[in-house]
Amino acid sequence: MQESLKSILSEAGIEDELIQEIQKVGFPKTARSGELIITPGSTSMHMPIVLEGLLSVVRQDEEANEILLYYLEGGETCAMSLACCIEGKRNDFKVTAEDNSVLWMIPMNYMDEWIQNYRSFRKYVFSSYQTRFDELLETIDSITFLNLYERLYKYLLDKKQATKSYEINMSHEQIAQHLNTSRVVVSRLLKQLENEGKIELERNRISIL
Amino acid sequence: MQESLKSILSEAGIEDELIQEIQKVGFPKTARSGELIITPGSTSMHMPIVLEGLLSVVRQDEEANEILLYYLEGGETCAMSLACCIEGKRNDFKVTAEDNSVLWMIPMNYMDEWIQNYRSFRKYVFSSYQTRFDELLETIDSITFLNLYERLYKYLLDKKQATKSYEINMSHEQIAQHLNTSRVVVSRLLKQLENEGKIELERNRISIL
DNA sequence: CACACTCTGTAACATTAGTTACAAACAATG
DNA sequence: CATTGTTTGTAACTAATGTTACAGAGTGTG
Repeated sequence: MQESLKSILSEAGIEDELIQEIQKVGFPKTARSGELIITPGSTSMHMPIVLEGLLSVVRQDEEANEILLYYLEGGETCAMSLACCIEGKRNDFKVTAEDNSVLWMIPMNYMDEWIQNYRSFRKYVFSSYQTRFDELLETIDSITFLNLYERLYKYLLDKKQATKSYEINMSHEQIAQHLNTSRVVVSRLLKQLENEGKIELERNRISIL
Repeated sequence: MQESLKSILSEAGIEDELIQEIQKVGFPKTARSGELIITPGSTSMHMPIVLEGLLSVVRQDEEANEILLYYLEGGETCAMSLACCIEGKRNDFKVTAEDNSVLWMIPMNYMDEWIQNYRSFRKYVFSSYQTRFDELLETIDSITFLNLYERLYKYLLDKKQATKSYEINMSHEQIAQHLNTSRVVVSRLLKQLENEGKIELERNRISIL
């Protein structure tokens, strides 16, 4: 675990000195596939770095309708929690482990100091902000400019990308929630995708061809 | 103009020393209502601070469909252009003056130094990032969880808020573009809002009641 | 294997949003 | 004030998405 943390940070250009500090003050956290990691309304005091696995970040409204914003894959971090913490704001997200996952949690109070002292860490944090921002934009693009058929297909391809697997183990109901639509609609469109030879359907599994 | 810049920055907690530097290395830029300030594909080397007026930030797809992401009001800045610049990325936005506006343009190359040396500037930049991010989330919420009738009404109220005026001087066509729908649909729903006593319609003008 | 539960397929229908077409009102200009 | 271009209103229609209802297939458990 320490190894994977080290290689992720060093890949990001962080110097050994800071890596050691991150190892010292942080701690690991594991989550089983399906486990809820952050609930809306909570306030977290840590910035998580994903060492292994896959997290989904989902937005919810008052009536518990949902939409998937983006995934956090191995090696990625979510600097967004920074501001959420600095400004004492509440979390507006639901973060779920889509897979058995390992995180490295860094207490927030070191952030400002590191941002000040390490150019590499500044870059790391800003780059994380920017990546999240770009992903939100892509989500907006999908919702706005694609119809549901296209969005669904893109969803499957993105999931394939994120899990590096051609097999998606989800029920239609779960997919419908990520897209904020109904199960019936998803089933209908999935069947269409199958008829067009783009996917293959089984119970709790979709294979991308 | 220098006065308004100074009061904005000092309001944001920036110390006099840095304010003076910002005044020294930046320069003003004016834009008439309707003027295009940033086009998709361009690369800007400046971070703009809005001194007066109102900017709209719009997302476009390949077929020139559009959707309004958020407004930049007087006193606000767009630190997003930071990363856009650091990473040499292209701009994916269209920024338009919704009103006669005055901006203060700061060359990017000072950013890193200021972020390193001034805690206040760090806060300012991060807070800008966070505000933009929150606004994107609100946009996603609207698109995802509201129907067009509700979105349109919210659009009008937001515009009222941004311009601090109960009169909106836009054609139905312009509104339709911001919402990525068609003029006919907007006219239909506006008429409905009028019938329900929420607004009053005239040519090129909507009054919010 | 009997039972309960979850998941998927499909039909029929309702609602929302998008499109096409056209007429009338309004504004600007020579 | 005649002409042209823009804006708005409205009807009629199409397409996309959402809803309800139900049946059958698959899975897990005692």
